[in-house]
Amino acid sequence: MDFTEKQIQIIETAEQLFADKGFDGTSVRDIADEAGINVAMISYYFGSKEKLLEALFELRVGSVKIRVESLIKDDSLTPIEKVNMLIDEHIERVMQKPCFHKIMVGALVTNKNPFILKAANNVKIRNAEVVSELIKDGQKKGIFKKKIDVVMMINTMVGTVSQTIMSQEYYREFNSQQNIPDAEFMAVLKRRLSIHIKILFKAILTNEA
Amino acid sequence: MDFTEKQIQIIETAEQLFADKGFDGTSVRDIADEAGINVAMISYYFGSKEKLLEALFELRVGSVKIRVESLIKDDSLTPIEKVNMLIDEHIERVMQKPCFHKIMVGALVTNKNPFILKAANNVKIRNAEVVSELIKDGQKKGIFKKKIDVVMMINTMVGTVSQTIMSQEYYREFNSQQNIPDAEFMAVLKRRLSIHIKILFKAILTNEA
DNA sequence: ATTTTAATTAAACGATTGTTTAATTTTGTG
DNA sequence: CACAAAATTAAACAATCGTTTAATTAAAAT
Repeated sequence: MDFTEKQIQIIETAEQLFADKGFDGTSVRDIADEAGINVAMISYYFGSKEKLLEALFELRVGSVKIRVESLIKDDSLTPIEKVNMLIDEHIERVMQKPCFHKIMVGALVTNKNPFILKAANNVKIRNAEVVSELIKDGQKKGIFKKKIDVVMMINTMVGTVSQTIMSQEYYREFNSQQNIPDAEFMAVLKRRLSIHIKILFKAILTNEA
Repeated sequence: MDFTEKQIQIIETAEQLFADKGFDGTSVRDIADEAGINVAMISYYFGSKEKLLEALFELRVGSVKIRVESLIKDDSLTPIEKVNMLIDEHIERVMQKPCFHKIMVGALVTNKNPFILKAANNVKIRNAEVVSELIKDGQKKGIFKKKIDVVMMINTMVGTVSQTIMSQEYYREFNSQQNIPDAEFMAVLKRRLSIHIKILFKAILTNEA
């Protein structure tokens, strides 16, 4: 499905509001007011509020580049380098669309919508498969350990990023960086997240210190 | 604040429903029906739906034992042992009250209620302080590294547990353990989580492999 | 037993919810 | 321009929301 400019504008307005106040906490009139359109337009374009949420997921997870898959076959990179790229890609993706990320978490907490559950699961399954292959390759080359809990590993990556984004204000306060500008702080956060998770993964995957 | 048996019954009914359908997705009539009481009783006992949520947080985070703090001073344990106990305590706490955990995550995604934001932050600050002290002790003894990002470390613990609990069905499927009973699977999950995070923390904290 | 307090109820409150309708305006096409 | 299709509007829809009211029952106190 491809959306018109107007539809995308509505979807992105809804995205902001859903992230701010939750799906059930946002009324269609909130969205209409914020987007500067009539309430009826939401039903007109998407059918229902629920379908609008699904459209958001279609727009966001549908556009996830599978740049990763080609990356696996690249023999000029070591398995560790590939894993590191995967980590950075994930951090980048979440920090690029923090609102959608919040909605995703919120939607998974109360997993009532099967469409969204499936969409989120598909992303996860694809991730796990890519990582699995990558790990098998590293194991074959004798670089990685034999016993690795792939899902736990992914949970750590996803969970750490998620937790860091959601409690970033707290992180800011604790490290007393309230004075520096937003964009700069986000850059700091991104760099630290990257370093941190790479250390973790290296410890899980390899035998060296 | 201490609650009567009836109040606790209502709170715990609400807890289940909030976890299932979200705060905004649950109506006071849903709660009243499920608890077998009249709708008016919720306003009568708690004042409002919002206050009921706050009462839930009071009940749950108010009862968090600060058993940990005394643990720090115990000289019969090594710093690593103490950290490991902290990890297990956190896993235990989350898995003991999975519904409340879900509500907490959901409430933090849309942090509109300042009371809850404060409650959650207090828990986190206390945790961070305890961990900080613990790490300083380990550093003094020359067991831990010099540069450690405490907040990142906690984010990994909290995030990994959170992510694992929330996507446990997926974990079950991926490791093809659909046949084993619920309780047994939870025990497996708990053990794996414990081992996994302990490995991560050891890698962050110490210099050995 | 009588009075006071607390607990519980059904009903109603106005506000807001998501969605639909029917009329109107805008746009595109021949 | 004329006509058809699409877009947009205000208004109304029934349903549900959280909360309050006033009446009634149960429990406690005198």
